[in-house]
Amino acid sequence: MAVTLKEVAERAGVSRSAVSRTYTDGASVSPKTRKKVEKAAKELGYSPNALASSLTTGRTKLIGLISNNFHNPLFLEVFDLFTRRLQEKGLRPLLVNLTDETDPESSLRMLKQYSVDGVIVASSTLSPEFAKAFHDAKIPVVHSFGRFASAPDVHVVGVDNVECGRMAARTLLARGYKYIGFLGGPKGATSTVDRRAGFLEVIWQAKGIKVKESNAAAYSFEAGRTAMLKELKGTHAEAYFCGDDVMSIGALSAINSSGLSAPKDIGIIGLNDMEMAKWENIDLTTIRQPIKQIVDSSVELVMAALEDSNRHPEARLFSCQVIERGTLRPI
Amino acid sequence: MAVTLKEVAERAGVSRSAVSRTYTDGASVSPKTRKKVEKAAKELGYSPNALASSLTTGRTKLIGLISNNFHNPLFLEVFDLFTRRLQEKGLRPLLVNLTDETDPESSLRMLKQYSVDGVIVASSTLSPEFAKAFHDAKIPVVHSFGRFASAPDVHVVGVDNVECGRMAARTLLARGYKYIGFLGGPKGATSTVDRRAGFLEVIWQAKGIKVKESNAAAYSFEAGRTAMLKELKGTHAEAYFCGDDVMSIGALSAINSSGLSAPKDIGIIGLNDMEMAKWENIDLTTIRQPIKQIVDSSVELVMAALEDSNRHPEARLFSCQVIERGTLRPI
DNA sequence: ATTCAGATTGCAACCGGTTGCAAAAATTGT
DNA sequence: ACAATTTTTGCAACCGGTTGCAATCTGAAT
Repeated sequence: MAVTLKEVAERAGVSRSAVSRTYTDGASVSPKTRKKVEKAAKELGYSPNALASSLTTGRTKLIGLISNNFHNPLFLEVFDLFTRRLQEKGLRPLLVNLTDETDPESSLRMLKQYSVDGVIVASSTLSPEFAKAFHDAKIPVVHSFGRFASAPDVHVVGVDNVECGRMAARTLLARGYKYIGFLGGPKGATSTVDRRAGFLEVIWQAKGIKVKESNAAAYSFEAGRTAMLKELKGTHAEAYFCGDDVMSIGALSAINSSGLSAPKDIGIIGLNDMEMAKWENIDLTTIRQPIKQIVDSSVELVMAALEDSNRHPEARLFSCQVIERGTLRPI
Repeated sequence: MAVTLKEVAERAGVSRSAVSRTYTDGASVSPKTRKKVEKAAKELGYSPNALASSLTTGRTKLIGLISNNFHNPLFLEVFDLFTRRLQEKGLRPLLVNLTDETDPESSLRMLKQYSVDGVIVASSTLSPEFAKAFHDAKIPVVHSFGRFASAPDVHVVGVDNVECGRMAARTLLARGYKYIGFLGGPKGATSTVDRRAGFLEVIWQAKGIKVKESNAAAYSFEAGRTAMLKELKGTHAEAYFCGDDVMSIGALSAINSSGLSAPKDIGIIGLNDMEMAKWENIDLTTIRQPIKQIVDSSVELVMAALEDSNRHPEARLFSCQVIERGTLRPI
């Protein structure tokens, strides 16, 4: 069906090796034969079969991009960045949707079958088992948006969620809120756990601050809204640190439909700074995760891990930043 | 590095063919050898190399999933559906981000190099040239969310945008709006052109209705907002059919920040019914595109095209449906 | 026990490339 | 012009599988 090496070789009147070498850089081919080959190739519409070559070179340039975050708009931005970056680097993302998948084995097997060179696990809610499974199978893996650990057993790129929690707390305290709420994401997620830890650490250190906490069932609009509605039924705090932006938007919706408004009646601070956060009708004060840097660094790290497959596991952290908009009262 | 056929064969004390046949269904292997092979395979942790086998079978089960829509939240849903469906069918999506890409050639070449079995072009704004390029290269392709044509030259799955336009117009007329606006997406997009045609067709047929039109620069929040702000500077219509939901949300934001509100001062109807449309703080009346069906049908069609590669190009249309929420006045 | 069809097996060639090696060609120096 | 290098080239084996074919094995029927 497709044009092969051999046909090009015949047409150009050279050996198959000559053709092959024309398309592998660093190989020695005279300008003359290269010309002949390129001419023949063009006439035949030849392009080398990357998969066949991967057989001998052991490199497919395929990167498994795996995630279970297909409902958080932030991840559309993340996918956009990942695909572009990988493409720029000549790598190809093989996308794996892990929603509802609990068994690392089957996805591991699949990615092995396709001999991906490496894997990027992009999720803050995926169990560390997944990344671990790839690591154990000696496939270079980086866990993006994963949990920071001072002695990680796989490469991790992300933010220090504990510090994010602290940052949120300080921001709220600075604005004079005395009764503060932590409206966390799903209890199981490491991101939730860490943010809570940092948040409470700061709050407890402050004097005379009341805290309350609760968790939403997921990092989603509905969950955020539901959780906030429940808060509003009882006595609510003056301001909340919400699990993430999309939850925050849910919470804002709950606030508005209860006839209240932010920041007048309740303050909200989110986390992520996804595109929507700056939409004028949302205007959410939030903590920005530098997703572009995280993505770029993840790609860079996975490439480095490709080179040296027993590179020591490394954690790369990026700092977050409060983005002041309209859902907290001024300082 | 990885365990190969040969090693398993040696360990199991059988020929390489026997091992191979154990993993290709329909092949003849006695239960006894199969047992032996499976035992050896398990002990060695063997899993067949899909890429190597693709060499001889000519099938990679790789499907190019290409899009330029990485900023419209609808497409996160679309990617979710596509990846899941493809996975269910044992196919693997190789994701290609075509944002900023204007030349079909280079992506064509890349997908050829990876010998994808087929390609799904998921976009309503991508020029038909792309799908055409794959078709010409004899790669089965289906254009999802593409333009309907009664004699398409590639497979198309989507909605009849002309009919969507009519539906929007009828909906507005039924609610007694007399001065109606078409706030289209980017002028170049075929979806915009078609929706406009259907919309105006119905409006013109009605008596005593005033129309005005304008276009946003993109199917995006910002573009929708900007376009609506411009409308509000002059004399605006009583209700608008917006290019899509995300534009509608931008328009609503413009309306609110001008101190007006929907549906009291201005009616808005969107298109897509993306998840956000039903968020309580948005509550957008819109026309639902049945994306699940479109996706499933696209996958089914691409698989059929795999079987019979010169299957006659086919257009599959799904009907849309008005989803009544809170941005149009009641009937 | 013999025959025979059907099932199972291994051999060997092939898929589309890459690459070490030795021979051939081109270049350099004298 | 000749030897010593350096570059370029083709051969052939290999990457990890698949598959047509002929040989072998199996079990049922006679």
